[in-house]
Amino acid sequence: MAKEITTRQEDYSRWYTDIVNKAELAENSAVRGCMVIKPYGYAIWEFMQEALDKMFKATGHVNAYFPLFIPKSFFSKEASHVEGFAKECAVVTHYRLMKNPEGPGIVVDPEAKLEEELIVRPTSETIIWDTYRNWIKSYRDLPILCNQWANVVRWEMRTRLFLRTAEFLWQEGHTAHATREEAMAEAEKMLGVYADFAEKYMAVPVIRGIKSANERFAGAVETFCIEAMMQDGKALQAGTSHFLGQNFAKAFDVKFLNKENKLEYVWATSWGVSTRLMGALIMAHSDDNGLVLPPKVAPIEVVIVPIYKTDDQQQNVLDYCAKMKERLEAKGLRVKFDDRDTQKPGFKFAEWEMKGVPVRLAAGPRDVENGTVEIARRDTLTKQVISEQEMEEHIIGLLDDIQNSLYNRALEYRKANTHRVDTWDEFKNVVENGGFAYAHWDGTTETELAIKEATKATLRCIPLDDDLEDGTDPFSGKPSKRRVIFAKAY
RNA sequence: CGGGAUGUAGCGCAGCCCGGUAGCGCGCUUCGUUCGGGACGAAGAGGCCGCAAGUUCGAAUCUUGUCAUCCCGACCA
Repeated sequence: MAKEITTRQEDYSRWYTDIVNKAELAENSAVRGCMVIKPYGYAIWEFMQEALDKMFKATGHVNAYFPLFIPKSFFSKEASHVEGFAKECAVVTHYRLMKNPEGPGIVVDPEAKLEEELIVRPTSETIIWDTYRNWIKSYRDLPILCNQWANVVRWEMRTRLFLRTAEFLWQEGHTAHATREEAMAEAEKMLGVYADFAEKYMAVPVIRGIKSANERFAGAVETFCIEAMMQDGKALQAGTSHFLGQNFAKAFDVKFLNKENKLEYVWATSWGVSTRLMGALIMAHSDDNGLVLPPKVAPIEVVIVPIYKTDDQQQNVLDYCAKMKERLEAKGLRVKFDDRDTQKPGFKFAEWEMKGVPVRLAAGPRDVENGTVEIARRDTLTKQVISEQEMEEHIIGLLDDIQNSLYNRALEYRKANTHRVDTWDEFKNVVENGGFAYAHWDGTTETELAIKEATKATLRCIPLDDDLEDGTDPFSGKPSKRRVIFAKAY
């Protein structure tokens, strides 16, 4: 069996690729930059979707669906928005193919040229705001709180499975409000939802923050984000929530009559998380043996592997395991009974470990005789033998414990690799070795860009729940009122 | 788009300099022995050597062209 995974130490990025491949999460497709999400990977995404969708609905949002194609002219309506996306758009120019008149194969029918090109959405603000114009006339029509689950296309030069692909799946919330305050509160609320989701479900601790003007979303007035630290000390932007001001309302002429009977532009937000979260999940917890999943997003929480030699043993052991499965399912657990007779136990152990199943049960003739079962946890790779009578209780406690300890482990790691730095040498050192540099910043884009040029580190965010503190920017020497986070990022 | 490289079995690669019936590892199939941490042995199946033209009695190998992909830069959720 040559199923070795490259170690993190050896080559972190090959380790990541190995995990994605060997845990059968996704693979590259025949289309450059686009991935095939395989059933096991998609199942994890479905769990994330389901949890997020519930949270959106609990905060008053509803789902809708807008077109994949956006007329080119829509894009030019919001100036900074076009600029931000123009360089990475897929464009539809024709609508028909024909037999090649000069040889074999098929060619684009030159007669079938579209009058106006269509852009495959890189994000949906424009088409949605064009639609909202018709929906909004009065303050009574507000707020509109819509979300859509969709795929989008951004023609990236260099792609990596889940982290950056030309096509990706995501959700995008687009809300319309009567006042600035309400829209701002919405943007902040959704950032909170994302942070809760990342921490409670994915067990990934995040820093809530604001993006600098330079890193802000194209068309936004303020961009809020959650930033996570991966095991190589690099930052991963896990979600963003934008306060769009009246930019899109003005661009698409969306006005409403307020209570004073005055025409006013609508206030907007948009917010999204994507399949990139899968990348965060993988990189935050996994080890050199494969994927490690937090129970709350694991498609399989418990896998049962039977062990036997003879036919007699096989029957007894399979019956024994089937009963355990039933009992666990009765408790609402997601259980896989791996009764394949085509693979051996050792192979199965390795395979489920690779796929990150949190808890594994193994039972053989010895256990049938003694009324016991071997229980192994994926996060610590430890195992023990327990009495099958106390199995349910034990496993439920264990799953909880795994969820918590994964979060704590990730949090400890982030703390250990976040450093307050006050001098330029310290700054370079931290950023170079992988980690968050918690440093003063003079607030200028000029300094931010110069630091990026010098170290490849970007300003990840200005942390939200942070006290102000006077200091000096280690790069420019100018005064600063607060610390921000610089790091290399994905 | 600048710099570098690679296209040979499902995957990973050797063969190419020095032309002569296409090879290895993994995976796959069958049989036997195994089965409490990725089993072992034996026998099999699987190829337009990226594509096209040229040189030659003969091309995976030499020449020219072409297409595609990957890596390093610039750009990015």
